[in-house]
Amino acid sequence: MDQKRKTILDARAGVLKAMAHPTRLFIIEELEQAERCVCDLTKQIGADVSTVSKHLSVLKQAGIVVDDKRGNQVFYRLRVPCILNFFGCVESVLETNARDRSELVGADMK
Amino acid sequence: MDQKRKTILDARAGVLKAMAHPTRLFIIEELEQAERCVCDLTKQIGADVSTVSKHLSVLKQAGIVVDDKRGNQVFYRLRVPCILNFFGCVESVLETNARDRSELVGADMK
DNA sequence: TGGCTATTTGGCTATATTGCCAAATAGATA
DNA sequence: TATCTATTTGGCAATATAGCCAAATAGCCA
Repeated sequence: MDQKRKTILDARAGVLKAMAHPTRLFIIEELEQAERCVCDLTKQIGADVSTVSKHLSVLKQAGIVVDDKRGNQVFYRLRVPCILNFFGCVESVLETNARDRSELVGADMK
Repeated sequence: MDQKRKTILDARAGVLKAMAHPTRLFIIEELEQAERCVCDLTKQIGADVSTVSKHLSVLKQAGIVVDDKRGNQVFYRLRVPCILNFFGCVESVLETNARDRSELVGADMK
């Protein structure tokens, strides 16, 4: 694995890592609908505000969201519109997982 | 966030988490070309075999790859063909990151 | 200014991940 | 069987992540 390829893969892994948490996926889906302030997301998620704020900063750090302070609230929105299409393939992994599991029901264990 | 949605997001996050490591992304890209045995991947990656084996087991656990033992070698291949299209959006995040950074060069710091 | 709301940051603990080595396992073959 | 190669597993240390509380910061408004 040469250095150039390593750099590219590190960068990609960084984006995936930022997305790889259920709360952050929730935030991404919510922001696909519309921008949201931290307080609204916090209510929906039901965790401590500081926890939600830290998840948002992970997403921001990765370049997935941007923030916009208006008054004493901070609104977040997706920076890249495609981010949710992105899940077609994740879903197909999950569907394949489910299918394979169901095929095992009643089947001989090898 | 209701329980059903939580379950879905946990599952998706699991797949993303499995992908979110440079070595595992490397493996995924290699397997897009063709199946590979652990020994070949290990040579390319340049880490300990046990490390590579553990990365492969993470991918397998997540349903991203399947293995096939033939003789005393184990060959891995992608289970879901779309897995690499998947990166169009990751790339656009990274390109946007790069563009935004370059716009800052020489710009006033706010 | 003082008090209120919204948000971020620091600090802590608990838990998870990574990567190495050593040992175990499995197949091939002399 | 003994030995070789390929792979996985167990165990460990270093590092990273998650989530809470408390404190700091920032804007609004009386």
